[in-house]
Amino acid sequence: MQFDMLLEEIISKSNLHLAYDRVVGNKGAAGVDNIGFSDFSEQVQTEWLLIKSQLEQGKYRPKAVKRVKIPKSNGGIRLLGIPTYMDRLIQQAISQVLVKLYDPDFSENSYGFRAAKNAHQALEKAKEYINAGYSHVVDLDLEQFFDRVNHDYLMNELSKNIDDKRVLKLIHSILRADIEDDGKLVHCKQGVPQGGPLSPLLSNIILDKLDKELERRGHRFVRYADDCSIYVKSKRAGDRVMESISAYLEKELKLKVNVEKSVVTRPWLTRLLGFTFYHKKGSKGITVHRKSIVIYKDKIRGITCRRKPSTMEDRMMQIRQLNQGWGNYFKLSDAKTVFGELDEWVRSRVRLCYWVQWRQVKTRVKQLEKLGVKPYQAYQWGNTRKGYWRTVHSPILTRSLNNAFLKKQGLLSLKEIVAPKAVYV
DNA sequence: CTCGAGATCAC
RNA sequence: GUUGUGAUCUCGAG
Repeated sequence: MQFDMLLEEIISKSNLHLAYDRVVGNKGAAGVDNIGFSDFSEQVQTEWLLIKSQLEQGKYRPKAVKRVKIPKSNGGIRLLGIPTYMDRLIQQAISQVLVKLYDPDFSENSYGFRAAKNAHQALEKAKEYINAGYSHVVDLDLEQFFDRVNHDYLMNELSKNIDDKRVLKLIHSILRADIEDDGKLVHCKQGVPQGGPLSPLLSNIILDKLDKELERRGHRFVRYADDCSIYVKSKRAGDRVMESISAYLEKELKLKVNVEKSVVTRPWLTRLLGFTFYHKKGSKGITVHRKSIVIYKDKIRGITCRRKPSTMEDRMMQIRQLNQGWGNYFKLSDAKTVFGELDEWVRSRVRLCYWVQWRQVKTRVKQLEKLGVKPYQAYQWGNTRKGYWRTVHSPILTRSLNNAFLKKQGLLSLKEIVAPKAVYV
């Protein structure tokens, strides 16, 4: 499986067309040349022939990547390297061809960045291992994996399968592209740019070596990008594996293992792909990690924030949209009780939100006065402004806020999304 | 099946 | 302002 004409396949019309559609379709931010998706077609028309000939002669040099820092959910900072649209097009074109070459040979236990593979399959596999008695887990954490990839090692690996020297040279120049940070150019000596379309594939090409080594040693493991969990039967075996695999990674793959974050523990103490494992009264399963629930609650709090002026319909729409997104995610969980509690929590937030709609409360009060009912308690709550919704018990007001009302507003509950009724067509 | 708009997650 | 790959869902157009 060696291709002499790899470059020709990369810059073939059909391949480039696919790559172009993808890159423009993403509508991502512009690179250092400030050419965004609206200007890109023009740039392609004027410059492509020149760039194509440069590629064919192996003379093309990518532009610098734009350094962007984004906060991570755990408080850290993620460094992105954003190539220009043209470089993204080229990388995407390379990626599409190399995936066909490499992906079929990747390990069964590798689930990240791969077509037709997802986190749920990884979790199912992990559950299988745990149920088979592999009750300890070696959690390997690689230190800033993307930023520390060894160029020489990677190029050496690639040259084993790729014969076309121009392609190798092109990839090497992509790896070495300068980084523009605050207007200053920095040379890149190691790492793959996080944000380049080719980077995920390159990461899998490197870590496939780890997969093959683990398989050779007969380990049960699951890998999702740089997140690798090995399942063993005892703490002692785990310590031994941790020791030898760390040594292998540093010596062979030139990668550093984060000793503080790499541990050997029990499955229910780990966080794998946003989930964790539980075993209560003999029943075992997968459930969403506490952190994820906190994130979801924060999102709901944001929508039902009292300070933010927003109509009820608008909030309902936002919650509905959020719920159908999270519903999918929660579907992967085995735990049933979590949703009920979470759903009731959301509904109470919505009720609270409704109460704070001053106009609506006032008009309701007027309606009630017309009917001859004295909405004493509702009025009092409105004046004090700091009541929990439950402190108000005016029967007429609360009746309109029950579940039927929420349903009429179109707010599907989490439970309904996670376990929808069967629909017969 | 393929594209659009929106959303969620993993890394 | 925030890139990328992969997965998923809702709606819409063919």
